[in-house]
Amino acid sequence: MIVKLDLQADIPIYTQLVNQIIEGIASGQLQPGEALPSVRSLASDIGINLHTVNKAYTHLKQEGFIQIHRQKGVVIEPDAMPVVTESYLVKLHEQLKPIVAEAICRGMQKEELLQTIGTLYQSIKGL
Amino acid sequence: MIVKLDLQADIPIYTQLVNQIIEGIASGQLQPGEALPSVRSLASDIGINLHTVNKAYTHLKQEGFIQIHRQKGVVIEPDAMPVVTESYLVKLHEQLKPIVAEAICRGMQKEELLQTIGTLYQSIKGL
Amino acid sequence: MIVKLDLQADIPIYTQLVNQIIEGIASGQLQPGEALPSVRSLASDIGINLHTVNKAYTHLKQEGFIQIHRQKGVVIEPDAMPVVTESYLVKLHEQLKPIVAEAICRGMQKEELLQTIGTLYQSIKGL
Amino acid sequence: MIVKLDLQADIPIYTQLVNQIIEGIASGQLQPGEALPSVRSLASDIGINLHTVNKAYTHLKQEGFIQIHRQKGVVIEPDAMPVVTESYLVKLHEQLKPIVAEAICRGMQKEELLQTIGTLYQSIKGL
DNA sequence: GTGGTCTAGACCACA
DNA sequence: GTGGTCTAGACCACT
Repeated sequence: MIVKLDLQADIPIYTQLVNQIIEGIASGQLQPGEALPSVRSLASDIGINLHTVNKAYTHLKQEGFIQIHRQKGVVIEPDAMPVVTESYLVKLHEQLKPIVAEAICRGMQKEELLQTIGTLYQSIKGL
Repeated sequence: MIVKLDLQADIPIYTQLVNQIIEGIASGQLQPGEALPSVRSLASDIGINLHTVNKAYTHLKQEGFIQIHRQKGVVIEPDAMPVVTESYLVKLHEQLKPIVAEAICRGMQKEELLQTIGTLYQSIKGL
Repeated sequence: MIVKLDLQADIPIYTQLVNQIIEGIASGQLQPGEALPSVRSLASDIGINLHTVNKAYTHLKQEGFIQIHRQKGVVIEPDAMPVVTESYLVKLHEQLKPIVAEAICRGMQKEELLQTIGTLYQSIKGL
Repeated sequence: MIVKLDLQADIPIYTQLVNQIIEGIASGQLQPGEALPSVRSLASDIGINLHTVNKAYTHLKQEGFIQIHRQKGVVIEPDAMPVVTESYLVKLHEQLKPIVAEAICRGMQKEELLQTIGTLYQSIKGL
């Protein structure tokens, strides 16, 4: 998988990396059980510090998307991906609320917004 | 309008304030042309720093949601709200992408996600 | 509160710090709502790196024992301490199992063990 | 005896193996004088590295739970199991302290904790 | 002045 | 060779 980072963006690099990997899983480019590069090799590949990669991996582990085997490396969670929990839905609402509110302010119709998101959903999943 | 801030969230306070005001506009609680409290009074009302309110107002002005007049105070943009521009759509995509990707990873179906967002859209607009 | 760390022990420093703070809360030396030292001041006080303190604080935050206010500092969780959940009981069992097993191997009677722990419980709480 | 290892836990594999064997002794599944599998056979049985098993056995020997004879193999200490020494009690206290402290923070009553441990004691011994 | 992030370089336990 | 930990020093956003 190709990782694209914007080192100038105001989004932390480790967050961008987390997002990229989640998108990779969503699109099927990263399959459950598949190995991820070691912190060192990925860090040198994309030209960032190994601690930054480490922070991203640790975050993904805590969220349940990957497993970190102490001395063997990192793999995509092979068994059960995280599911839709109550607390996730709360988080999802909080994330979406300001985005939807701004769309409303800009006069975006409900169908327009839903279609945009539907298209996005397909384009991610369909890779 | 009542402003609710979470001082311990990892979202900057000024961003929360910006979001609250945008939601207020989206819900119709804040009407175009309506006056907003002065920086000082709002700051003391919700118990935060002057600079924080100032930063939020400045941000909203740059986005085109409010007007700031030296002596007359702050009003919701009375004429033309920002609209759906090309650059806005790009930003919208970037914001939504990681959210949608995580929803896919967690096994959320497209219809499920769209319905969640549709409901959210109505609940904001319908206030 | 006085913090005692063993820099030579095989327990990570940040873990020792986490434990010390939890013991401080358990003993009542640290009261809910009370402020903790800033990462920098605590780090220099006990002569360790600020990142190590940061890691300890972040861990305590994730466990729900403290709140980290972005620019204001760190306080003991003022509202609701973490409670006894199902997953906590599982973790507790896993932690205790090898300890109890060794005690059995060494011929420690059940009453002997329980009394030791009961005394320990009191000595922590009674500070 | 069946050995259960969690390769993704943050507890070293050799430590898990040590714990399992101690629990086996505590439960009576492993009797004093009983032979343990050779390093090689155990390693291949549970699919881990030779060195890992070796490290676990060496650790158990140092603690006095097993004897290692060059050609004859490994046996559970037939004569005198380790007993409750002063230094063991110190170690026990250090291990239990953070666990008990967290239980107190979570509002666990003394009786509740003691009963949990009492039950655990029986369940290990009663196997 | 606060915590958040990133970089750089080092040592260690583990396998 | 792997991840885990610690140190050191720097810049930034926020208040």
